[in-house]
Amino acid sequence: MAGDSNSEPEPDRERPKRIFLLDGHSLSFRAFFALPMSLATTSGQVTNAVYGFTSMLIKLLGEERPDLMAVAFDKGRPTIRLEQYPEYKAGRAEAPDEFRQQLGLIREVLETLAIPIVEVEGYEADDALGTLACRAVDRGMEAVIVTADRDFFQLVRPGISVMFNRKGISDIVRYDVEAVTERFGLPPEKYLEYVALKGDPSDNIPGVPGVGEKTASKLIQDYGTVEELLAHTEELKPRVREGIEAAGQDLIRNRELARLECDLELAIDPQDCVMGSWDHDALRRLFNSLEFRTLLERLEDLEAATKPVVEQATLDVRTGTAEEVAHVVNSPGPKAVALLVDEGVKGIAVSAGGGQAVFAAVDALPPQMAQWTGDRTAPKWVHDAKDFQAALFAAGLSPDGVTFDTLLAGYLLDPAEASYPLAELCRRYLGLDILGTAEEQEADAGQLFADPGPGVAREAAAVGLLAPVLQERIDRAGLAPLLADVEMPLSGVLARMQAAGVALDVPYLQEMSETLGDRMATLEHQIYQHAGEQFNIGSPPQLRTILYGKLGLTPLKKTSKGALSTDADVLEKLRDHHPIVDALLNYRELSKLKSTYLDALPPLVSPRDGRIHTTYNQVGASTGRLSSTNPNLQNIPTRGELGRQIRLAFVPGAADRELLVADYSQIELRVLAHLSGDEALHEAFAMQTDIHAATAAKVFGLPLDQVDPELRRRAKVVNYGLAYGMNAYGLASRMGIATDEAQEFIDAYFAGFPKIRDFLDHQVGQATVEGFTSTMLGRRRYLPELASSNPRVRDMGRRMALNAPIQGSAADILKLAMIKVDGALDGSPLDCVMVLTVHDELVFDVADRDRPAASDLVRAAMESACELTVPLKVDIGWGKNWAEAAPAGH
DNA sequence: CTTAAAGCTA
DNA sequence: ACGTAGCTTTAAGT
Repeated sequence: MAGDSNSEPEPDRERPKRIFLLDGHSLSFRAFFALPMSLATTSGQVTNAVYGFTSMLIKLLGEERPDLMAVAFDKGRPTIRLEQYPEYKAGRAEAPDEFRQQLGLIREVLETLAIPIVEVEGYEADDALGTLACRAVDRGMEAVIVTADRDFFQLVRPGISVMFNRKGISDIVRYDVEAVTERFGLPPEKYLEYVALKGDPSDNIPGVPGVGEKTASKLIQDYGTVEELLAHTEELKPRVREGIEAAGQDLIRNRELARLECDLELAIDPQDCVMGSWDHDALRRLFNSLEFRTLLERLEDLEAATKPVVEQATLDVRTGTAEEVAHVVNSPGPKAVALLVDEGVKGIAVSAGGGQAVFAAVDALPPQMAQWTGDRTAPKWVHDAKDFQAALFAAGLSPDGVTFDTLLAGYLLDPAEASYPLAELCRRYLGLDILGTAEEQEADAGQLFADPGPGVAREAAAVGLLAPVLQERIDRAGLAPLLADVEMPLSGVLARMQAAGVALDVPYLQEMSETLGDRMATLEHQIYQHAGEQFNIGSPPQLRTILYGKLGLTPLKKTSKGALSTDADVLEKLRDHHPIVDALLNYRELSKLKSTYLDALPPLVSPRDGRIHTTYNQVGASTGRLSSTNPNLQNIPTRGELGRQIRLAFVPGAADRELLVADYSQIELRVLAHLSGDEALHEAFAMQTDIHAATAAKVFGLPLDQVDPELRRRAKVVNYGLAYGMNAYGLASRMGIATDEAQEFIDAYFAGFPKIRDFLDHQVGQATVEGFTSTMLGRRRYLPELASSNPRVRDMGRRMALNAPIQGSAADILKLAMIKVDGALDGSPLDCVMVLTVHDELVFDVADRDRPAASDLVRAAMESACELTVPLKVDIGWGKNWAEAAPAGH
């Protein structure tokens, strides 16, 4: 075959095997300095180097899928080089104790992962790696050296590349021949000549004074070798010449010191560098003892990804009779189910797994199937449990036994996604395009009206395949209790709340709309008079021209896109400069309230029950909060007289009922106290006093009774702002003070509550290392922003990392409370219906006779929803409308 | 149909 | 370069 260059490549020719050779010492040393020493086990063992090294290793395993691998370590003193040059690596500070302690742990990790370790007495790891790399090429393999040491650039050639860890633990650049040539202006075989001139401070090899990167590269480009350069020093510029001649033969010694040995006697050959199989028990024990939860999870995800998650790549769906669907339903085991809903349940598809599903069109669910949907002991898997249950509620049924929701699982696994279409989840977690491409889906949707059955059946079949895979991921991430005990039960609670709706006084809103309309007409006329012309007040560009062009007012702020802002903040400051401004502010306020609430809400009232039914989105907020749409009932005005008037329209369902409003008092600050363990904040809460006043007293060093309302207001801004990463600049503009004055407040605040700063710093550190933040219930939020090279993006990530655990834990608590209240009401005879949820507040529609009992039940359930180290306090109010029922002080 | 600017909530 | 998390409205450009 040799020489027969015309022959076709053999069809079964294997691609060359790739061996990854890791420089254990340099990588772990780099990790040690890249990660904070606060990364330690609860027993105090510092683990930053182990963590960083292991994290790099796992990333490599996942992204590169090496065929072979070895990790080299130094052993003993580098005798050979010390004989040549006693000063070799002299002056290098002894590695810190905290680092050396971790080397043993790193070996333990490697041994447990069954990755070969290489070391040779008297030589450095570098030489062993060089030898392995050269032999690997001889054996027809490709070698990749992973290191934080520049010396390895000398080895780069066809078949050998270097993955160089520039800084941190994730900034890794790959150098092949081309990349080295590009970077140093020299091919890799000239790298040693270059280093000889430039020196290597880390090995205590001096360079030529006055010769830096650029000159060294240029000289080698011109002369090729150190010897040639020394032979022609007379051609050099005087300053360079002086340095080169003074260095003389030392340059040759320098070069040889940096040269890596490639023919050591090694106990292991590249082809023996196989990765063995893992002892999973040992692995779990080790990673648990190191408290590497996330790394263990990444490792297990990695292993899961290597084997196909499901066998079949296609779905097997068909349309059949209701009897056939009932037959599947009656077989043992959990069922994936999907409904066809079009003003009632018009079809049902069920899958018992295996990618198979059968669909039947129905007028209404037959009794047997209706019974099954409400059978708590019959496990049902769905995509979007709230929607599924809402459809059944609407059909007059009481769904139960919904045990898994692929939508909620997808959300918990990564709550920052914009949406969780089933097809996308299948692609991501099954690696299969089983629901077709976006185009095919669109084509499918076009046929939906003619024959929607196949689409619904495919949904059921896909859920059947996806659910077990997602459950495994959920288990590994420690999210199983959050899914099973919080989000799943909550979906039913929310479905019932949506169905219940809240009563609205429509005639009142319409009357108010007319009143506001009249006032707007007057203001509109005044504005045109002041402007001297008619224009569209609702158009920011037109308003800009009037204010900053025609009327010559001073622009005070720009929008994010650079246009001159006309927002309320700016107008407020311009109020005294022109009478048009006051009219504009008033007009804006009325216009906003009229269009968004007064006019938008009445058409959304259901003709069936006269109530308004929002849709809660359980997967819409990346912190774990709920959101509300169509309409959004979580941003109904509350401030000002007009806000109060709008809330008057939210009423109980009948004359003999009232609204109960129960809200958590300062829940986010209580969560912060709990999570941070700050004693001063605990004390402030234990005193049962006004927390913002107490903060003011603490920060300004005054007795509580000397805190005036202005100091309290400032403390409140600080309380909320700083916890979320507000800086002195932001605080200053918000409080209307100078930036350095704001900085003094910040310093005083953190001095008064020292553990809050520790806690917040720890959140950012944790999120940077692990990639996500966690709430009290283990809800995650991934923050890739923290790894961005863009400082602005990174800073955004930092503020998200500060906020997410606090906002998210408060959301956890409210969700627990909703489930608890719902459960308690379910087992009670009270006529009390949960109708609204607004982040820290629940609203109930209650029969008059049950008012005292409802107060007690709701308060008890909410205050005991979760055990914190500070009390959870609930304020309760009653009223004939939402405004009247608002508890004082909220 | 999407984006920007504005403004409403916790 | 601007506390976090949302949703909806209008105007204006695609």
